[in-house]
Parts: sequence; structure tokens; C-alpha cells
Amino acid sequence: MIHNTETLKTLPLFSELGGEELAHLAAHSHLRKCPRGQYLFMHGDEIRNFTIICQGTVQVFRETPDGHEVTSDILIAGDCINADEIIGNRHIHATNARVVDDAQVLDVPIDWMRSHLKDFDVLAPRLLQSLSERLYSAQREAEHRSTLSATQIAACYLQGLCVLYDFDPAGFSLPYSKTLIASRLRMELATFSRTLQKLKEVGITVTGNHVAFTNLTRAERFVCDDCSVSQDCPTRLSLLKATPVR
Amino acid sequence: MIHNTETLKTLPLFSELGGEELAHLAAHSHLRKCPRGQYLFMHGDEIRNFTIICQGTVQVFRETPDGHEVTSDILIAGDCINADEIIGNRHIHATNARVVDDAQVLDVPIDWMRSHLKDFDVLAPRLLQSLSERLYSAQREAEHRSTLSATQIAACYLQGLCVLYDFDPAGFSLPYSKTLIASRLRMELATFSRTLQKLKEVGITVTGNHVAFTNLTRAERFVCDDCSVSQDCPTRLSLLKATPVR
DNA sequence: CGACACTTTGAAGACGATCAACGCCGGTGG
DNA sequence: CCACCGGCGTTGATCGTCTTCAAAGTGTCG
Repeated sequence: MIHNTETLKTLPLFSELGGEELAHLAAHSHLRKCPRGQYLFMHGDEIRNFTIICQGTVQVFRETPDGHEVTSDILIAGDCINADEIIGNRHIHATNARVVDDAQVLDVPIDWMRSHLKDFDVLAPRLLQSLSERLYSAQREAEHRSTLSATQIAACYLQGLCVLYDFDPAGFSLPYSKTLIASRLRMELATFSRTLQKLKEVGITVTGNHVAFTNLTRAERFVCDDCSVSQDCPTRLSLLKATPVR
Repeated sequence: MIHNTETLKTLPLFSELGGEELAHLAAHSHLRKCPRGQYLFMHGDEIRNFTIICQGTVQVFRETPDGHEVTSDILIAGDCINADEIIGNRHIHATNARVVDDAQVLDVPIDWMRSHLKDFDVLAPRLLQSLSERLYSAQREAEHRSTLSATQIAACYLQGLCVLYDFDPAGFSLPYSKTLIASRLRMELATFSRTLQKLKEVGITVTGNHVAFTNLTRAERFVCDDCSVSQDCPTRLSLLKATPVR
């Protein structure tokens, strides 16, 4: 139960909190280590905590009646797992959350979080911001899925990864398995594998888990030419434009 | 500029506001009539107002580079058009909004809205609630699109319509054109038309714009059997269960 | 070395998009 | 009053894409 307030400081969500509030939070939150494979919660469980990832990777997914897993998100350090559930006043988890890479997460009791949400001037706006960003990206993705081909979606995703992790477009390693990525992109592993071959033609070479953008402008155009949202997508593309391949 | 505070009272968003706040709001908001076809705003326009629909129907959509319209939502009386933009602190509209059925909308200046958001104890929570609900349904829909067939999606949508408008499942008229619905469901009009034929086999008869659920349990099972989210979908299905066909 | 998880590749099939033709209706104008 | 037109919806035929099923390949770790 006792952990350093320094840990909290490193989380963007809490970085602006004052010393008093920080101590308050530290006293009520709980840091825990979670090995690969562990479930943070499962569909149907009661919501007890607001959980933030400090380290590692977590897969959020649902299971269809026929046993198929549908990944709704892959979260990394700094991400809140269930901000939406807090704000939506849910009491039952609607998804499963499972650790993909050995993780460390911070649990904040849900009722404490809800009752103190109003007190913190800086906390609520941050959560809202995050929620609204998620809504935007959910809508963007929905639009992508109906206007772009699987190949374009894969290309777009790789570019996004590059920005998200601040990878060098000239060469980087996939942060997680192709199986997981395929599930995240809502396509079959077989399809995903095939799209990666096609991507070579537009300047994205993927061999094993190594990715290299060999022709950045070509790759961008490949995605954006059919994508109305590209101009509203600063997180994905413009950053790449600003950081040309060395 | 002058309009009755009674109008505001009827909007769920403002129904709990006190008399003083209500007068305050009335003084700063603006009610206007919008004929069919009028654009409330277009993609790229500066965001000037927070807009709420008091009457009529509004289509929110984007346009792909090749001129194809992608409908992201169809909104009706009581809906906020751009709550997400307010909360996300956007300054440019990311979508187009066009009146489908002669409408009446309430404009609240955006900066006024933003600066007064914190003052209203009841307003912010409502907006948040609405935002989180939209996020949920966006995610549900994304999942639907990847796990259900076009026919199942159409069935699900018709059931949802029934709940949303409080229609009698035994027989009701479509509130908008099939073209619009097809666009909303992200499918071709031709595909949608065909799915409606198939729906007869599962207890949903559609002729012209008249819809009748002839076998409610069958129709529900048709959708839910492959849909993991059905149990979290109170707005769609359980209400129908509670109101059996007479 | 063998077991196992992960990935690739092939072939077949299903599904929805696309293109095109037609029917239906309401409005407009001669 | 009728002819014409445009918007809307249906239906058919075809095509491309992604899924599915299946088999084989690659890598890692005990």
C-alpha cells in the first residue's frame, strides 16, 4: 500500500497534482506487479479500481460467443485502462484486460476516485481530454475500416506505432506480436501477414519483427489518398513528416 | 436572441438547471430554424457554437476524397451535435452537419459554454455522461462491424430504432430514408436493400418504409447469438423484451 | 531433439461493393 | 392532363477482398 509519490509524478495524469493531493493519492492507491498472462480484470467483474499502467503492455479485449478474441485496445505506460468506465459510472467491467508484457499498474479505488474527481481541478480535465481523444480515434478508426483497404489500415497502424513510441521510421522493431496486432486491427493473422508483403511495394519493408520505412512520402500518400481524416490526424503522420528518415 | 426559458427546460441537458442559470443561458443562446438541406456547419469551419437539436433531424458526416459521404451519426431532438468538440477543445469542425428534416436548433456560443462549464454543477456531468455513452456505442459498433454480418447489423439497427423512438415493434415507419440509413450503417444502399429481404426469414418484415417485428425473440437471437456486447446493450434489446408485441 | 508458439503460404469460399438496368413515385412544366 | 424528369429503391451480374481452413515453415526453449 505504501509507495513513492515519485512514481505518481511520472504519470502524465498526475504530474500536475500538488504535494498534498499527491500524498493523499499515494495513501489511497496501490501499486502492483503483474506478470505476463495475468488478467487485471475480466468481463463481468465488479469494477473496484481505476487502473493506470506504469510499465509494460496490456491488451483490452472482448470475447465473442464463439470464443474469438476481439482486441479493442493495446495500452502502454501512462495509459488509463478504464477512464471511460469511471466517467460512465459503470459498475461492471465490459471487457477483459490481460497483461501482454510484464507490467506494473497503479490501482486507485473506484469510489475514492469518483468522489474526489470533482475536488481535483487538474484531474477531471485530463480525464475528459483523454476520453474525448479516445472517442475521436474510435470514430476515425471506424471510418478507416469502411473506407480503407486492409493494407492501408496496416500501413496507417505502423505509422502510428512509429509516432506513439517515437521510433525511428528508418528501422524499428514491432513492440508486440503480429498475432496481437492483427487482432487489434480486426483482421485475420493470415490477412495481416499478406498485407505486410504488399506494403513493400509502397515503401514499407517488414521482415520478421523489423520494420523499415524506405519511402516515407510514398507510404504516407498510400494511406492518405483515400482517407478524409488524415489532416485531422496529427499524432499519426505530420510528426513523421517533421522527422524525415535520416 | 430572445426566446423562452421553457424551451430550454424541455431539453434533458438543461432540465435540472436552476432559474437563474436558465435565464443566464437563455440570454446567451440563440434559437434558429433550419430548413431541410441547410448546413449547420461544414468540415473545416471554425467552431462558434455548441449546438443542441430541439426539433427535426440532422445528419453528421464526412466526405472522403473521392466524394463519398460517410455518415457518422443521425441526431434527433435532445441530442447535442458537438459535445465532443467542446470537451476536446477543438476549434475546427471535423465533420459536416446537414439538416435532414426541418429542424430547430439552439446555439450556445462556444467560449461562453466552455468558460461556464465548470460553474454548472449539473451541466458538466451530463455532458460527460453523454460523451462516455457515445464512446461506448462507438466501440460497440466497431465490434459489430467486425463480428456481425451486414444482415445482423441491419437487424440490430432496426431494433435500436424501435427503442430510441419508442416505436411499437409490431409495426412502425422508418424515420428516415433507406439511403440515409445505409450510409449510417456504412453499407451500400444495394446491400442494405438486400439485407432487408433476408430479414424476413428471421421475423422482421420491411415493406416500403413500414417495419414489423413478427417474431421478436427470433429476431433478437439472430443478432445476439454472435454479439458479445448484447448483454451490455440495454438501450437496444432488453427494453424490447420488456415490451412484448401486443 | 522435440514440443510449442508464432508466422507464412496456398486454395477455396463467402460476402459485400460496384456497375448497370429498371420500376416507382412526386413534382414541374408545357 | 399528360410528358418528362429526378430522387429513391429494387434487382441482377460480376468482381475484388477478406475470411476460412489447412499445411508447412520458423523460431525458441526446455
